[in-house]
Amino acid sequence: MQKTKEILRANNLRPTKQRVLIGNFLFDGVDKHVTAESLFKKLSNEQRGVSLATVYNTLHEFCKKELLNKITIDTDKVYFDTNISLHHHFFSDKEKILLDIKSQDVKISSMPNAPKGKKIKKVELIIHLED
Amino acid sequence: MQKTKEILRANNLRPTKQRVLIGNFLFDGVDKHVTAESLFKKLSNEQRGVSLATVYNTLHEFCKKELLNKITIDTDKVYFDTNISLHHHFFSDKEKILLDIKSQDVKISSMPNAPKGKKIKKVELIIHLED
DNA sequence: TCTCAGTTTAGAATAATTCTAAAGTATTGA
DNA sequence: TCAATACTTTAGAATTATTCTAAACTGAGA
Repeated sequence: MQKTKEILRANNLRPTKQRVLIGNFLFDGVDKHVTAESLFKKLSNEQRGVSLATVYNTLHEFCKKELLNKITIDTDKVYFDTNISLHHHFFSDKEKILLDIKSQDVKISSMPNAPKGKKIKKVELIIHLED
Repeated sequence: MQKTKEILRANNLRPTKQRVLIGNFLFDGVDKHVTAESLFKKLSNEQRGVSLATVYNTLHEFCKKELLNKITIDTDKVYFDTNISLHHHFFSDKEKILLDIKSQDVKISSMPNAPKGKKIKKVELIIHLED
């Protein structure tokens, strides 16, 4: 898995052991939603773990480089989505589970203008679920 | 302002001093976005304050009775919206300011079905702003 | 007025996240 | 190859919104 190192280099991030380990998991081609805690636990199973602080640092760096999508949907935890293409989410408030919505399943046909002096950075549609 | 007491009674909430004080501010007819902290500070200026714990309790009770709309948009703080009609929001991530979007300014013309066994509870559209 | 379930409260507890500062490591230029 | 240096990692402390706890208080009905 050389790919992670290339991604890191391309983004001016030194390919440290920890970043490569995290990147290999996150960028394996399978879309995932992780939290700092879930990722930390996942990696603790590996022989050489990564500290929680580094998990936080790395997730934030990856976000800054737009390798991850930060989803603030729940006040308890921040979720990070490896699917960085335009799409929306279901969220089960009870189970606290995020599900992707395929972009073609949502069509927003009318949108307001941004308030004066501001630009639209991101449009986030969240469909909250219950049983 | 007898109205608050009526609202409280209609919702099986005892009209205590604290709830009336909070209700008088929140339900004065002007749409507002508050946080527990902002409401707490606001009320501290009144002669007889309300404890922070009561602010939290009351906001949650009002939410449960659907007198307020809870908005989880920011991991730092929960916002409560006195506008409980269907509408969406702008959010300035930097300034952490919420702005209402008039419901007629957004049209969602296509929506996915809820996953099996789930129902759609709430659809939340958040437009993140930057300068 | 008396009683009691419902309410308020101060302060402790919780938990995700950020901070700090010291030790470790990748990279560069010689 | 090696030293110098800037970037990283880390443990543990700090921070902070929120929840919890248990004791005191109060509104409403009898």
